[in-house]
Amino acid sequence: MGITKTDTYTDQTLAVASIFKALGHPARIAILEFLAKQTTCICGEIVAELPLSQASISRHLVELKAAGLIKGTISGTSVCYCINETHFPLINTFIQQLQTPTNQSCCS
Amino acid sequence: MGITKTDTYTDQTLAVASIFKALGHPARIAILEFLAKQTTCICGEIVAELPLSQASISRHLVELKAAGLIKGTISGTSVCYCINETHFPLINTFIQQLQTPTNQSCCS
DNA sequence: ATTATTCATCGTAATATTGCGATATAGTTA
DNA sequence: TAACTATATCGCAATATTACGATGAATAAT
Repeated sequence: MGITKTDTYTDQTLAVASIFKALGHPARIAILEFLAKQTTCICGEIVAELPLSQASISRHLVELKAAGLIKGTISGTSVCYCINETHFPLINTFIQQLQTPTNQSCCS
Repeated sequence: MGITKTDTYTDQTLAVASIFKALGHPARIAILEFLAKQTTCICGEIVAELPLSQASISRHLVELKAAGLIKGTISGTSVCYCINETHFPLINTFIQQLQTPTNQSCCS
């Protein structure tokens, strides 16, 4: 049905999944990689960098912002978008959780 | 168009995005969390654990396997699915890449 | 005030994802 | 061999995502 049964998962599971979902598109990965290289970051520069229209970039930025992966502040005519590291610990913790020693023994 | 311009991104960007994409669904997160708790892991147990049909679980498992996040070996009638840590360093490296000190100064 | 610039939003079309029932496949057991 | 069990795959329907052009909103510049 294309719908996701969000009711029956824990909040933690849903939170982690939504962050990863936001990261699950090459354009958004490229945007983050670009932002990581910059000190000041403006949407226009991203449009020049990526093979997408301004409208599409803007939508991806909205998604990244909604996921809490970037933050943006208006500065004059342009907007300064930057990486928001808030949720990084959540990602790291999740990955670490999967690296339990018990799993090493299986499926070898 | 719902299509993604994969041509113009680097292989690295596409690889990272596809891994995150596979992680971008609560059912798949829940599956991985469940696998992390087990020493031996069989598909049937996952079906009992999650609020999805066997067919849906199987599809998610295929996706996780295609992304290289799990590995499965046939053991008799059932299949042993386990976490594959191969790509974890890629994820960690990506997150670390985003944590450059230069970004701290921006958008504060 | 008008024009330019920059980014956000809307509307639309195309494709992808998700979920399930039904069915297929493969190994086990009687 | 036939029935049983466990997982994979197919086909369909519903929803989500992606992309773009066009347009809107807000600030800056002339």
